[in-house]
Amino acid sequence: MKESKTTGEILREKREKKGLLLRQVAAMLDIDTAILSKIERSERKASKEQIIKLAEILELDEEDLIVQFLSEKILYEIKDEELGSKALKVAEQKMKYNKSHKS
Amino acid sequence: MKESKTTGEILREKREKKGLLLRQVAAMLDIDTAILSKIERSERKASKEQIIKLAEILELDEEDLIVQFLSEKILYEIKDEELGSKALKVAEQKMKYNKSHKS
DNA sequence: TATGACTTGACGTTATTTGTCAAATATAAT
DNA sequence: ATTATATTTGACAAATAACGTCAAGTCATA
Repeated sequence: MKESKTTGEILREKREKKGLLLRQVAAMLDIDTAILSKIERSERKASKEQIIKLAEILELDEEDLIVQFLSEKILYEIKDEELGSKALKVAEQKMKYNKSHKS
Repeated sequence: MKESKTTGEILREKREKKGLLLRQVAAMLDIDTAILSKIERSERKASKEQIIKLAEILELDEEDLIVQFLSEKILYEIKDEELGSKALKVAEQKMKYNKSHKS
């Protein structure tokens, strides 16, 4: 399987590759540098709006970044749960079921 | 696929089958009747502790009920997301990856 | 040491969650 | 119909978590 990067790592790598400073990107997002720093180190979660802006600013594929972001959000919900893996599978089944039943 | 009941429906059906009143079960959970009513109608989410207590009170399999509860929590996170299905799959992959790498 | 980039933690504000309460609405028996 | 009991509804309050600012701290480098 391909390596597994956090959203924060993806953001930091791409920002550095583009030679942008935390300060600059944070300004574009209209938040304090401290928050962006924390987002990149996975100490805080970005909001969906921030993710979308970041994809644009850093020229990352928006869909990929959102999927990445959402999957992290999902895993966060079950991070301390023994039954997390089972719950994920059941969630997928329900998702399929609902799709096919247009509920 | 087998039918898909909500946690609330499961709780209500079993409570009624046992002939218990909202008032009685709510008292055992130490919450107001109104909340339990809302939980059973999926208007509010139960807490994990409440789910565990409910499994005991209603003699439901605890593991099944927790899985049910967690999967609902997961789906709640992505309910308005177009990319929810993709995110779920990615979350599962990451889960597997992390397991095999004992992170 | 001086400067610029980033990090850390204390703090306040806002949003969300979780609960209470009382009134409204069933449901059923007298 | 009236009474009694069960459930539902929505307005509100309290507790908790999320989100942000700020200032002081660290780290690297000139």
